[in-house]
Amino acid sequence: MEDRLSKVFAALADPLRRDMVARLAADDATVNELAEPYDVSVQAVSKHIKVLEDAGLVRRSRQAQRRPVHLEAEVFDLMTAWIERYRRQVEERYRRLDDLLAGEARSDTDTDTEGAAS
Amino acid sequence: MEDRLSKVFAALADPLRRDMVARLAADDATVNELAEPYDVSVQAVSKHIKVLEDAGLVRRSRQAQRRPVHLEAEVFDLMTAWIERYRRQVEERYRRLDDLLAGEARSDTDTDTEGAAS
DNA sequence: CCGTTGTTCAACCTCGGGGTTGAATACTGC
DNA sequence: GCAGTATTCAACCCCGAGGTTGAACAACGG
Repeated sequence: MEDRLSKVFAALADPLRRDMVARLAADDATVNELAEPYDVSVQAVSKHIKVLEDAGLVRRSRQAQRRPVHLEAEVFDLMTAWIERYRRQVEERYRRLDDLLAGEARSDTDTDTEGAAS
Repeated sequence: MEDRLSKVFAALADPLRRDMVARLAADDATVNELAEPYDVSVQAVSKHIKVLEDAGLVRRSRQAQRRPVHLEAEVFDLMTAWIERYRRQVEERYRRLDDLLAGEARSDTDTDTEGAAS
């Protein structure tokens, strides 16, 4: 599992990590703060954060002996790009299928403009 | 791992499965067709498809003895919704931070310009 | 009816993810 | 320097994911 996208998806496949991301979206937090609501050890949470970090979803800064975790927003773009690409492709397929069916139904009247292909 | 979103992310965490999704976005395909380019067994591919199916990403129809796999586009919406939600939240934070800094900058020059640590 | 093709089921193996606990490390504040 | 706090490292356990092979189960096609 070396590629970035795999790491990102894998990181978000865990509900606990998704919850952390949700909380970090609201504000930065330290490991202990993050661990507090859950009934797992702080070490476990630290590992989770490492997973998120390796995926590029968060960054750990350094501030005294604390290591506040900060959500890195850019990665979302990576996912969105991947998802949207195939979503569009599928929608395109549907559109063409519709066109095909429409064309067969009434062999005339050309459907128009698609546009907006990003 | 019961919840939908976890299944979806986990399903897409595998590069092979993502590749299948990519191919399925272009067109439906059977297990054997899907398995052909890879050097894993057909059984393994069948398992992968099951994972995608359990996540609601694909559907298997029935057509003679073949079981064409069809990509289900709606799930993408689920992911996009999740992602966008937190992306927006983070952007909102940045926006408010900018406002705050702009406001404080006017009062005095004690702002300590963090940031720029990339 | 029987062989062929497409697909899944079953048993098995290995490896890594997520959890634990206990010790080490990195800073702070006195 | 030393106690105290925050975090990570290390070693360990357990289980599920992904791979294999071999057999079973459809559904055609002769």
